[in-house]
This record gives sequence, structure tokens and C-alpha cells, in this order.
Amino acid sequence: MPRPVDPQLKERVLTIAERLFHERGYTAVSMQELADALGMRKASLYHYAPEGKEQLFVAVMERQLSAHGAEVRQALASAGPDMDAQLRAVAGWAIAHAPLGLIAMQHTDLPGLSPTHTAALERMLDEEIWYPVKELFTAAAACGEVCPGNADLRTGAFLSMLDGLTAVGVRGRLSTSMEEAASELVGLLLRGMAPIS
Amino acid sequence: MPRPVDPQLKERVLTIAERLFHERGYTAVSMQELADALGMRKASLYHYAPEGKEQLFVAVMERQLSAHGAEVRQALASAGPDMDAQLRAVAGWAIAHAPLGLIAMQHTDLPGLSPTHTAALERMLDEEIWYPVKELFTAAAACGEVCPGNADLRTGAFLSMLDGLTAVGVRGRLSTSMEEAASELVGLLLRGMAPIS
DNA sequence: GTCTATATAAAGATAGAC
DNA sequence: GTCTATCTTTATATAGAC
Repeated sequence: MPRPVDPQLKERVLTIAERLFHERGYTAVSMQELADALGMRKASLYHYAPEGKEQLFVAVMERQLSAHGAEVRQALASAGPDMDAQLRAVAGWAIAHAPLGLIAMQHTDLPGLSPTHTAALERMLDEEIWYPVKELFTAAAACGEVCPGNADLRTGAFLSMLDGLTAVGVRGRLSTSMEEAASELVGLLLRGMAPIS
Repeated sequence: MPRPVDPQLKERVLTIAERLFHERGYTAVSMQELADALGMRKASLYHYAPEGKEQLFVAVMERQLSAHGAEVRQALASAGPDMDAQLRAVAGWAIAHAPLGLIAMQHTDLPGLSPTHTAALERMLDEEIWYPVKELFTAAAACGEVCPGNADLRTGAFLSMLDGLTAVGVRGRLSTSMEEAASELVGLLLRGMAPIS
């Protein structure tokens, strides 16, 4: 029954798998491709994920979401307390992982998994990313730093913008650097694009 | 050589295929599933797309993007000339097709196609949706209705927000209706969330 | 325009040797 | 922990009858 798995080797498997799944999605990546990228045979993958591909994908996503959560919280803690700095911190995290692709994952990959796995990953997405960001908007509205408004909507808008920005940036559409773009994006969200009037 | 294909039947094939591809992505949908949904055999699909699945997908996307473009232009033409009304018009279009899923498509499905097909669909995405919306921001900045700024960035932010809104709305996170949400989103983009101060 | 039948390749997965 | 070998299912695609 005891099946010790070398943690370092498992990390390597998860890291490579994360890259491939992120680049092309769950269904488009085969066990064969994963094995090739790792320099091993298909069968060897089942040592690390005895229940197969879906288990491997879920493990990859749980690890990734956990890391994302840690980075977001760290970025928020390191940044200044004002809303502008806080939002820039989150933007910095998103840019560091461009293209983020969280919405794409949610739309395309999750529905193909078992209901249990889908629910687990959605819950992690909430816990690690959504709630921390939402808390930002909730707190800022409570203390009057921003006007009252739907915090979920603002969270969705902000995260979607970052997701889209990192996707568009990759296609080379933005003439400015990603950092400048993020800065302008945060300004847009906070102050809008109304004329100085 | 002449291979007449009944236009009505082809429309039906494209419509069903569009629904499935949109729900679960290109790679996750098999020819078998398409045939089942159409009440026909796999082999019959090759009457409508002799070159196979990729050709079918590209035909579906070209048709969909073309329709999207027509709807966006129509919505813009029917709406009032002020920025608020124009943006609401685009939001209305997005909501009517929730979940929009354009970013997910771009991120997950396009890379799996041939370079030629990828380029063709990206170009259509530009022509039908990106440029019309970008023109909105460009014109509004030129006439002083909004402050100067990167039009591509604003276009990406707006479209991403709509994409995310329609995705998030489906997960039942928003307590308000989609229409209210869209309205608040447009307000956010135009006026930001700064306090009345 | 749709079918049956089939070709061919690739998928996910398992058994068991080393 | 990795391998070879194999199983089973599914995938895309084609040939040719009706």
C-alpha cells in the first residue's frame, strides 16, 4: 500500500505538465506529449498520477492556484495600503504570469472534468484569488476610498481585464510595455476615462 | 467537380457545430458528438467539410465572427451617439451571447490550428469586433468626450470585461441582472470608482 | 445527401519485468 | 521509478454502395 513518490521528481512532472496544460488546455495535451516533454514513457506518468490524466491535471491546477494565491497575498502585503498600489500589486502578479488564461481554463477545461473536481477547482479559484481581490474592493468601499458598488462585479471586471491584457499583450497589440499598460488599466478602473472638464 | 451542397442543411450543421464548439472548445468536441447531435453518421459530416474537422471549425468561426461583426455594427448604429449609449450597445450584444468566450477561444483553440487558419481567424476577430470597438474609443478621445489614452488598451479592457462578465454571470456569482451589471460596468469604465468627494 | 464498412492512427490506461 | 508490451477505446478520415 505504501507508495512513496519522490517529491522532487513529482515537482518536475507537475512543472512540465503545468506548462503544457497552460499553453494548450487540458484536452489538447496528450499523455504522450507530456511523457515526451519529460523524457519518459507514457506508462511512467501513472507512477505520479495512478488515476490518470484528470488526476494529473487537477494536481497541476491545485498546485498552481495555491501558488497564485500565495503570490497575490504576498504582493498585496508588500504594496502600499492605498487602492492604487494594491491594484498595481495584483496587476504585477498577473503580468508575471502572462498570459494568465484563468478565464479560458474556467470556460474550456473545467466543464470536461468530473463534477467533484470541477467544484474543487472552482472553490480554490475563489479562495486563492477571487476572495482576496474582492476583499480589496469591499474594504475600499467600506472606508470610503472608492464609491459604493458591487464588489463581485468589480472583482470580475478587474480580473477579466488582467486576463485579457496578458492575452492581448502577447499578441503584440500593445505598443506600450505591459507594466505601463497595467498602470493605465488601474487608473482606468479607479478614475475612468472621463475628460478633465 | 461541381459539388452542390444544400445551403439550408449546411446552415444546420454549422449551427449545431457552433453550439458544441462554443460550449466545450475545438479539441474537446469529436466528430462523433457532432454527428450524434445532428442525428447523422460521422461520415456524413465530410460532405459538408471534405477537409475534415479543422475546416468545419474554421467555417463555424468565420460564420460566427461575421455575425458578431454585423450585430456589433447594428447595435452601434441603433444606439445614441454618446459614449455611454455606444458602450451599452456593445455590452448588450455581449450579453445576448453569454458566455461570449472569445478570449478562451483565442487562447485555447486557435493555437491548435494551422498557421493559415489561425491568422485568418485572428484577422476576422480584428475586422469584425476589435476595430469597430477601437474606433469608438479613438473617436471619443479625438472629440474630447473622453480623455486621451491608449485605444487598444481600452478596447482590450472593455472586451475582456464583457467576456469575463458573461462568464462570471453564468456561474451565478452576480446578484444583479446581467443588464444592470453591464450598465455598472460601462459606468465603471467611463467614470471609475473614485468617491464623490 | 446519407449510409455501412473499414482503414489507420492515437488516445488513455494496465500488467508485470527490471 | 522506469521500462516494454499490450489492451481497449476512441479519434479522424476514406471508399464506395444506395
